[in-house]
Amino acid sequence: MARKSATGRIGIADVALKAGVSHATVSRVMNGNFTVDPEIAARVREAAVELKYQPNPVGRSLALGKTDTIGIVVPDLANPTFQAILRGLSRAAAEDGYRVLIADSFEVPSEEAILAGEARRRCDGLVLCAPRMTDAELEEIAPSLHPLVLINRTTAAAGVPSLVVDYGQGVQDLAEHLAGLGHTRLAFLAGPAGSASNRLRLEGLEAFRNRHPQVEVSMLDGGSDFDTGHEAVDAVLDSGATGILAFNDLVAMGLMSGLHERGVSVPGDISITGFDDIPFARYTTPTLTTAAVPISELGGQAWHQLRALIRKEDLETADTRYQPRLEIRASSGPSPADLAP
Amino acid sequence: MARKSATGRIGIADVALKAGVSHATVSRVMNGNFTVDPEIAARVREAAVELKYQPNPVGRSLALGKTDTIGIVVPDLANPTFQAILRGLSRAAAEDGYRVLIADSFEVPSEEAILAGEARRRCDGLVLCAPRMTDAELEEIAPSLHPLVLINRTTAAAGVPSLVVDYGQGVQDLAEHLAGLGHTRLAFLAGPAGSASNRLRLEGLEAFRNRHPQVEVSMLDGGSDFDTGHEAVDAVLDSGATGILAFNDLVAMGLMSGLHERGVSVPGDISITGFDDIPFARYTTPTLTTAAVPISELGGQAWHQLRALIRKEDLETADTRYQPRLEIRASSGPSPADLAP
DNA sequence: CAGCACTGAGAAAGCGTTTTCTCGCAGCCG
DNA sequence: CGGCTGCGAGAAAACGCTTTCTCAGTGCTG
Repeated sequence: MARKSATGRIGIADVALKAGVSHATVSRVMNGNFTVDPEIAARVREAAVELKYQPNPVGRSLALGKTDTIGIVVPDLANPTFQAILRGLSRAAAEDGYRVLIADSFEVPSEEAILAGEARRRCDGLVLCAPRMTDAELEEIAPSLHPLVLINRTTAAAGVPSLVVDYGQGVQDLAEHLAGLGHTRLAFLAGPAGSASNRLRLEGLEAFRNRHPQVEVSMLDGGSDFDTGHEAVDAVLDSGATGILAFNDLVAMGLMSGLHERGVSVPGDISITGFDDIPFARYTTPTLTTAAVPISELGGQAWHQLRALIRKEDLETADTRYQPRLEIRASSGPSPADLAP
Repeated sequence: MARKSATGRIGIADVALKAGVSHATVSRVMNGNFTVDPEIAARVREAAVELKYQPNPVGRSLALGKTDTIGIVVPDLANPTFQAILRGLSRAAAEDGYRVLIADSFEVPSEEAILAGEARRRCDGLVLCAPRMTDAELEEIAPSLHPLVLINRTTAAAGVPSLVVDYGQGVQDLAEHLAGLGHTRLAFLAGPAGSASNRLRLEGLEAFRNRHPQVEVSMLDGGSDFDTGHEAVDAVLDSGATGILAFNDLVAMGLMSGLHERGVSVPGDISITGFDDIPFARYTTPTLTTAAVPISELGGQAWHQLRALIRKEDLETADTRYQPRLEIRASSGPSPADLAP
């Protein structure tokens, strides 16, 4: 009876009718505007409760020009790193009453710009997570995406805060750790070719090489998941390296599993390090030496930066750089060469 | 110059102005309505491209009464199971041009109904993932959430498809496997008390007990994460059981790690099984015997059910039941009692 | 007691689309 | 040659809400 609206859902008009007031008054009451007679307000509230009225957020969004929603674009939702960022972002945003819309580009760089644009138009702001697109493209679309926060990527475009993990420093710390254990032949199991974080690691290793010319560091092709590590067993054994820097924890775990199948002892014969310190890293056998990045904190920080932009708070846009913390566990040990004689 | 709109963004009006036509015509062109003179259509399209016009989805949603977005409510985004479901759902929905909005209830049952309602109003449909709320509450709010799909939960409310994993059968299969290896003293490391999937496992074990009265099955308190398993080491050793059914793979991994620290051999002294077959399960040492749940397929199926409801396709609402598949790996072996003599 | 400020609520104008309604105009048939 | 059909495009309504504008009514002050 009260439902007259075309959509079948009860709207503000139904409440107004029942309470015998105008739409405007109902809106005022629902938004806690105090220029309403308490008695009328009570009548409106009663009608609202009775009809189980819930304001339509789409109408609200249109009128207010905001959606209370933010978007996040990730290259691959299956990656624990991005899952953790998403989790941190979602939690932090929820505390401020914001929801998050996700867009997975499935590692297809050409999709990113489109997804980002679509997501942005539905949201009040956007987080672009480790985008795979080119610098030029990123810089070009960045202005149209504002408010925008970047994770693990920087851009020359103005007003775009970046949160980046210092993978270069982290990989150097790991390499130093292995060198300190006497390893003189290291190998790096590289990540996805286009990845900016892989580039940072390579730069870090270059710096390490310059500092330690006596240590040999060979490069092996890889990827970012279990299987990559598992399939790299032969390449690793062929390399003759005794210390392996895996692109991340997943690759390290795949590699350890493969070496175990071959009867190679870790860290007896070969030492392995990961990167990220995903929760699983402390439960592998042996437990995994890695570089810990405060990853879900990153998600939270991303929200805080984005919130500042949305509120136009002019928080300084200085890029934030996260230092990984060396997490020494059981997968790394003295070089067998040191023990042999 | 072309931008007259209050929001600063260019709208349909700007395009209309530039092309010298009305809003209506622009809308018709943008939506591929062919009752427009090709020449005018071309002019409009040109103007749209020149102004980089992109229709505002909020206005569109209001007019069309749909958002091309679905929501998912999960109890804990940190749980790999829900991450996998989210991934499957997101991928499947994206193929049909839908986005997904996430809501994390952080295991607070009282939040679920509110989150679900809010999410639902912003979306065209909702997936409720293993809700922790009571049956009564679920049944009460279900109608207001339609189109709704449940995962790992059922309800008496009409028109709500359910996708449930048969945890009872899975745990029985695992128990049978251990019994077949000669184990006569088993222990179940239980999950969260309120969890429906834990209840199903308990029912399954009850059936198993009835079938195998000679096998002792003790119950140990637990949870659903690594730490739970790690902390359960003492309880497990005290129980004297030689076959441990962990609530899930995470718990199993925590337990294996703890036993390893104590020098207990797996499966030499104690056999362990997990549940879920998360990707990590095949990379632990020893690799984990578990019951595989086609979890991201579940997410995809959830979308297909939801899509049918949204399109009012009257796909039969018969609940779908997924049978876990026993995945025998290296963490389970013959009972030490069988070998001793 | 007249005029004024002030309060509170309705009317109406957005917000940016889509879609129905309406109408001018050209073409066609009788 | 007049009326009817049909096509194409503009005007306007609708979607559901917020907010400004407007105005009636009250109470206060000079």
